[in-house]
Amino acid sequence: MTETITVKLDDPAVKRSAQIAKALGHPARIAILKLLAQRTTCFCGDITEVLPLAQSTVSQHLKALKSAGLITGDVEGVRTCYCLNPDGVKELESTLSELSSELIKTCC
Amino acid sequence: MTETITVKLDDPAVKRSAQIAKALGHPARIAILKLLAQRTTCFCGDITEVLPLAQSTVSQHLKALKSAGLITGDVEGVRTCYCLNPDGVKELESTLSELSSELIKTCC
DNA sequence: ATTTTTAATCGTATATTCACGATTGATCGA
DNA sequence: TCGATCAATCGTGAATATACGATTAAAAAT
Repeated sequence: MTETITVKLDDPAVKRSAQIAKALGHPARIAILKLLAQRTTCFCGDITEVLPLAQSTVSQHLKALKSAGLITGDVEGVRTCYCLNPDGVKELESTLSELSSELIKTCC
Repeated sequence: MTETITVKLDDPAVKRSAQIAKALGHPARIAILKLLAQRTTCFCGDITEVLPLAQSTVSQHLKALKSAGLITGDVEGVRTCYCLNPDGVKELESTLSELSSELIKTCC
């Protein structure tokens, strides 16, 4: 029995890994995540202060991180409090460590 | 002594993490890496056969993975033998697991 | 009631990504 | 030598990403 291997690119796990990786695929977004890890919680303005980017640009990156499930954003009056999303971070951890161990196993 | 925190986006480690993540940020490229892990070694044509993508598109993705240091490509006559790059994969492993443990530590 | 503050969104410009077919250049086989 | 094979590259089009300033809407402070 010969198996015809065909990789389906719409495999949910593969798609999810790619989505998470894509969200990490910009220095500003990694910096934001690290910042949130340091401060636990941040307003958009705090982040803008620290990064060499315009407020609207930071807002865009926050949106990207949020839609990938890596952070949460709770509106507190006129501000929005951003925070690492534990579930998302755990998923990041498990997904990418699974991938890398799968790869590392057979490295030529 | 008040420390003025400013995150530099050109921090080499951050940039490298982002570069690696970006390379993983497409389902096709993750699929290619998994494939190389299964087969240890692959010609471009092998990959094209298995993915629902044109040869030129696969070649583009391979180029992206190669320039991120995740795979190698050795020309063997008319073919090119692609292979996981152990150093790159190790870097992937260490970089991203470091990041996720840094994030997971302080998750609110 | 008015002004200020905050962050999202809009509009825009430029750059990059992703996909394809066609072409090229190199190598291999006949 | 000639034709076939393979993969990189070119050219292209469409979609996304990245950045910015300006505007908006909501809430807070005056």
